[in-house]
Order: sequence, then C-alpha cells, then structure tokens
Amino acid sequence: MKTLGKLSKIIIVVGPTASGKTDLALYLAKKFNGEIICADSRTVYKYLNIGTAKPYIGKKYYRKNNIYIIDDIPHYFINIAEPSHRITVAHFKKTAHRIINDIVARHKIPIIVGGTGLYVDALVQGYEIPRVAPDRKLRLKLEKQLKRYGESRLYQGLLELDPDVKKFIDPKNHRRVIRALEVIIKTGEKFSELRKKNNSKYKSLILGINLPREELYNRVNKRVEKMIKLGLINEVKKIAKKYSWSHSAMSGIGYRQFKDYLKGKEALDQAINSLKRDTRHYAKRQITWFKRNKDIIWLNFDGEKKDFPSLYKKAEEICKKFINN
RNA sequence: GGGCGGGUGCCGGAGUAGUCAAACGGAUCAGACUGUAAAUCUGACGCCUUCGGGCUCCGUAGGUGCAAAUCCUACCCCGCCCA
Repeated sequence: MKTLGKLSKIIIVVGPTASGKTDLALYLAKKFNGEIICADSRTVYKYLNIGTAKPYIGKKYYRKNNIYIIDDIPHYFINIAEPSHRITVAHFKKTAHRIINDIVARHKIPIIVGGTGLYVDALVQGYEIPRVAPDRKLRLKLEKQLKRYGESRLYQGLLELDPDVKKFIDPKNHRRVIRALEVIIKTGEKFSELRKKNNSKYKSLILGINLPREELYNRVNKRVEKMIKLGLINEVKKIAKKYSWSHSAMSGIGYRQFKDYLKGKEALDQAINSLKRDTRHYAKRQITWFKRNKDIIWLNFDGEKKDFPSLYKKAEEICKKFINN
C-alpha cells in the first residue's frame, strides 16, 4: 500500500488548550504562505464563540463563504454546523482531506491546528474509521439492555463477539462498549480488527507546544477569567435559550458548567471554578494523548523566561527545513 | 476568667475501642481511547516493598486495657457564647 509520487507536506501544531497553538499557527501561516485548518471538535459549531476560544476573537477578520480570513489567513472548519447537529471524526477527516487537497492545489501549505487529538490522528495517521454511522435506535436499544441486564452481561456479550476489545475498552465505559457493539452488529466484523491505520497521505511535520504544568494551569485560569470578561455568561445564556443541554455541542467545556447556575441551582463563582478545573483536566487529557505520539517535535516553553519569541523562531526554523527538504 | 463545640491524611469530611492506613468527596498525579472525543472511562494517592508483606500514623505528652483515631488525665491550639 505505498503511495506513489510525492506526498503533500502539511504542518500540524498540537498542544493542550491555552498553550498558544492558535497564535503560533497564525505566525507560521504568515511566514510560509499557509492556510489553517482547525482540528477542533468545538469550534466547528456556530455561536459558541467565547467559550470555545474561536481563533478570530480579538482579531481582524472577515468571512468569505464558509472560510474565515483572520489576519489575512484563511481558516477552515470553523462555524460550519449548528449546535444542534453532531459533527464527528469521520466528518472532520473527510472534509479536512478535501480542504488540504484544495490548499495544496493552490501551492500553499496546509497547517492543521488542533486540540482534538483524535481528529488530528485520524487525519495524520490515516485512521480507517469503520464506516458505521451512529445509529440512534440501535444505541437506545443497547442502552436499554444495559439497564435491564447490567453492565457485566453486556460486556460479556461484547467479549464473546470480539475478545480483543478487552484490551482497550473498559467495561464501565458504556459509551465505548455500545459503540463497539454497534460496529460489530452492523458490519458483522470485529471492532478490534476494524480500527486500522492506512499509510498517511501526507508528509507531516508535527510541532507540539509544551509548557511547564504550573505555567499551563496559570494560563488556563487566566483565560477563563478573560472569557468571563468578554461576556461568556451572556453567550451561554443566549445559546441555552435556543439549544437543549443535551446536544453534544453543549456538552463542551465552557457551556455545561453554567447549566446549574442558569437554573439558579449554583453560585456563579462555583460554576467558574468548575470551568477552570474542567479545563485543567482537559488539558491534562490532551497531554496524555499527544505524549504517546513519538512523531511530535516538542517545543519547550521556558516558564521562567516566558520567552515565546524564541519558541516561535525555533518553530520557524524547523518548518523552513521541512519545507525546503 | 467561665460555658460549650472542635482539632483526622494536600483540602473538606466520616469514623467514637478490635474487621482502620482510616468511608466519601475534592485537588493532584498517571493512564485508556478509531463516527459524542472540550466526550467517555480507568488506576494511584502516609512511607517502604522481592507485592507475601513490613513500618509510621488521627493536636501534644502520659495513662487504662490483650487491643486506642476511638476511653481517662494534663497541656497546646481553633470557633462560638457569657463575663
């Protein structure tokens, strides 16, 4: 399965939330004639602006069709869905491929910026995602079974169909158990054997921003405060009026933390503290995810010197080499 | 000065003689993850360990008792009330 010919080069910028990915990507895009694709499961949704830290906040931008031109750099995969819809990895992967092809055809460099590790990997590592769209009815049915017969019985059933699942799905992780069953039932094949990787279609350079934990958490806390000042609460109020809390867009950090507050069940500062905490937890999960990817070139941020310029310079150098090679 | 309540692991907070290294929650750390992924889920969390176990521990110091975080005595802190 070798891809013939020259592979297109793409640059990927990853890192935990609030690490400064967005700005670094913008910088690189300007230097290298790039265009940006957001590998982010939340900025895809319209109206969720402040809480998802959309890249255009606080910047000059305009819209052209579905593309956001921020600081003169096109950004894709932003605001393409209503919060009542559900965007999935598969959707991301498909459209990202299309966008990349388009960018490359215009002799520009695609730059993927992403906090959503799964999305990034699906694209870069060529995940072959089982072609089984979520089946609501089936899921409901399985959930009912789970309730009636219990977790261990459902899990045992799953293991009978596909023993290897034991290695990577915990019996308590109902969501994953149900998805595995869904895939197996619909395809008649083993879930564990369907999770495959293709050879990547791209030659990719992955840069990761790494900040000392303490520094990162400080930045997270500060960013939350800033979001509040920018009017996050009003934003959430407005959206909550129109969309149900059960939509997956509303399950995101920055929104669900205000559910109880808006219902008058919780104090505001408590909600804000939860938001900070959940964001920290999220950052940690992202770090865990990216850590295992040995292809990432980590750019270490010096917490004492607070020297972002030299980090940018280093990133720039690495990219230059990559592109000219 | 008098009265009452209380001092438990990083924090909150159970426990009032044996089954207690001490429930539960939070924080923190580590991890899993292929169509909800900013989702969902797991583990560790006094110290040491050849993972069998060993050691230290519930304000401090003594005491009772086979056995104490739990009972007694003194002392030191903290909160509220009376003066």
